[in-house]
Amino acid sequence: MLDRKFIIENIQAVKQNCQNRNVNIEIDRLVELEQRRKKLLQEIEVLNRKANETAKSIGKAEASQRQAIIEEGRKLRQQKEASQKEHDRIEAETLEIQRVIPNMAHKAAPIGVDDKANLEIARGSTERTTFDFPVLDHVELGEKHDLIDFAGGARVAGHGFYFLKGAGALLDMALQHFAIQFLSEKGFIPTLTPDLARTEIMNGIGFMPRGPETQIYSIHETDLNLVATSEITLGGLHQGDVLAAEELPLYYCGLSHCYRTEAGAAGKASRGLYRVHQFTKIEMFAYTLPEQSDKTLEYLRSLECEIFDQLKIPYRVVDTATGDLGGPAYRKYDLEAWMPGRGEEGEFGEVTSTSNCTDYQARRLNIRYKNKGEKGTHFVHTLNGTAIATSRAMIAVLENYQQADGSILVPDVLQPWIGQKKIG
RNA sequence: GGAGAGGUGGCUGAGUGGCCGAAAGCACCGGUUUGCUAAAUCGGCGAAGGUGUCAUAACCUUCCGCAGGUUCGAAUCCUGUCCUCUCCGCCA
Repeated sequence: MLDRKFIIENIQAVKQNCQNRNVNIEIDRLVELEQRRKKLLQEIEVLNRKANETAKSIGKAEASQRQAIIEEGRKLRQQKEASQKEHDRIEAETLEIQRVIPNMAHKAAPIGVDDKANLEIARGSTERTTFDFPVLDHVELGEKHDLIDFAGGARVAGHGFYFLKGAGALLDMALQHFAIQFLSEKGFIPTLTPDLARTEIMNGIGFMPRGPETQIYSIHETDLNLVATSEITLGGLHQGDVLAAEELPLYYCGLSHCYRTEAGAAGKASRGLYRVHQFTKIEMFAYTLPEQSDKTLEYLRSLECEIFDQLKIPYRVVDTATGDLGGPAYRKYDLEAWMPGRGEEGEFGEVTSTSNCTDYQARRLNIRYKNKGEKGTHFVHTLNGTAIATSRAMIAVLENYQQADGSILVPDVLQPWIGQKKIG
């Protein structure tokens, strides 16, 4: 959520930003409403003050006078209520508009209406593998070595679910271990988070569980929803808190299962593990001071690169275009790993995503910080980034590490967790 | 899941309709005094948002888990909700 004052003072910039992000929002309406609201608020405060004074005087007044003063107080309250009601109505409408305005985008973010405008800015240190044999995709590899059982998953929970078996299960957990150890050595706090969260928290992070076209599974007759990422729980962790400036930046590394309905994704249906309803993800989440967040985004990206460099998986880094940014993001980088079995002759596929959400989420969740000895508080900045989403990372590992004899080598850094050098 | 108790300022804790933004103690800050790893004594001391000022000052609003309601007036009464504790049940 953008600051209202900021919107009013930067109408043109906000409008331009909406256009760049390919969303249509009635900024003018918001401005007009806010002006009316402010005027009403002043009226209300005057009436309220008078009513308070009147109420206070009753206790001290003589019995004979009381009835008249009570009458006076009642009248003032009624007047106030009328104005208040109008104010609240305007406030609600304003907030509705304000909440859907996306975050401002970073000046350097490529401008464009969709992902076609995304800009490749770097490559990983691992060269793209060349194969002198017909490559299999991860579905075929999984079947060959009995690693992934999609039919079983469908039988139990429907399309989009799967069982990981044998070395497939071990590989998934090895990826988790690897990412958690990597990050905890960097000072991130390893965290196991709830897999469910209240609607209020989901909204604060920028997911709309009960809205149309939601990606979120909700639990019937409760206020709980299955999380789509531990970004939700790690961001919700400090809802309403006032953090001390000196404890920032605060780095968490969260492990959760992630559940996504993928509603409306039918057209983009992908084979195998690429787009599934449940996967496991190690997520980085940072709370920072405003002046730290630009640098922190680069830091999170560098960690993602390091992880995939250590896994020796070829990838490219993409600077996300304005139209492809999620609402809360100010700037976003994706890592796209080379997936040799994807498409006709291999394609890059998104494996991580890191965003600087500046104070957009913090404002919704009311997460602030305080400088020691200073009065007042400020909103923190929040950032998130994928360390490893196991399903997609697994695609990259299986497909890049396949050998001519049909076996699959295990990346060096994962071997300690799996206890074998190759699969099959 | 059932029954009960409770959520008050940095902490402990009093407060059942107006004199309560809230006693008292601890902690903290400042003064005095005696002196030496502290005691006595006096004074000060909640937060957020806003108006205002060069800056102070001053002022306003809101806040006793959270959200509503009753009332001229709510920490106090009512409803809902979240959380904590105790007992019972169930259980990895």
